[in-house]
Amino acid sequence: MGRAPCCDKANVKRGPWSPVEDAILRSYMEAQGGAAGNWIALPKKAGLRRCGKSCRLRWLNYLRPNIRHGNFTEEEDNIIIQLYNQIGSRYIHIYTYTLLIALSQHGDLSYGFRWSVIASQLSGRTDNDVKNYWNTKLKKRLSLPNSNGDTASSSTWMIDYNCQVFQQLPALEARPEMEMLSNLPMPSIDYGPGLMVQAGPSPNIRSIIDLGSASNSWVSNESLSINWSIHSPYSFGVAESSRPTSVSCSQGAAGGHGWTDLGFGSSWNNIINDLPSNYEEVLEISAPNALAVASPKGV
DNA sequence: AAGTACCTCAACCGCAACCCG
DNA sequence: CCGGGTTGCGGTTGAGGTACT
Repeated sequence: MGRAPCCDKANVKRGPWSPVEDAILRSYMEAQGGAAGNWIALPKKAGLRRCGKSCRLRWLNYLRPNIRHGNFTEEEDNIIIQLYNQIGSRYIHIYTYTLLIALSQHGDLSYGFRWSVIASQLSGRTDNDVKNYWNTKLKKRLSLPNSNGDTASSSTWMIDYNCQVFQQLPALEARPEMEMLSNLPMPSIDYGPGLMVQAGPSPNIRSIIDLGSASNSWVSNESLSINWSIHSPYSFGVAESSRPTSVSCSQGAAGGHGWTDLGFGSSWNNIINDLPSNYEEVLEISAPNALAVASPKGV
């Protein structure tokens, strides 16, 4: 026996709401003091040929008092961006490999992104509005990596354990989306030598991916070793016992910046080249007091 | 002016959590 | 505790609008 339908789909109206329907629903809800009670039973009581879920959505996202639509302010933009970075998305899509990182530090990975949490911080905004605004406007402005890949891009991204994107190569400063990145909140950031940005001490960097070639993929300005673990159902064509699980480096001067390539290199690339397109996995990297820089291929 | 591509966002879908008898 | 009904919410769709050719 399957799930019981929430309504008789054959006998309910669908699609855009008419002004008359809006008026009926608004009138009913106001008479009830704004509390619907049972949404499933509401359409019959109110005299609407609509699914209860549709009524709920229409009320919460459109008819409810004090709802604001469109014209997000710069302050709201900043709040959304900041909360997005703090809360994190279930998956972060990065560049050409469609490599998806699940952020384990945010709790139950079975949840999706919490737009409602962000919307609750913005007066009169609905989660649907915030979600749409992010997906259609802010995401493009920030030009965050996506699953479609960005092979033309040659930026360098640093991502800390909160998955905030901090910096990029100065050669690309002219790009508008890169300017936006510099507006992201950057607490506890010390600017390092040369052209890179150094993160403050991070107890545990949970990130990222070797996106680059063997020579410039990961860099650090200090001696450190990085260990990681992969818990994966996929074999990547590499036996688990043969997969690299750590790299180390000493302080160096690669690229003239005092940064040393950690040299994830070819063994790591062999793994990610075999990743399935829907790869969803937790990759944990711990690197005390470390900085991680990921570059897309070709930089 | 017409055709096409792209964008926006209201609405729908499906799933999981929650509620309650 | 169990199970069915209800609610809440993120992901997705597609109609309508706009921009571009």
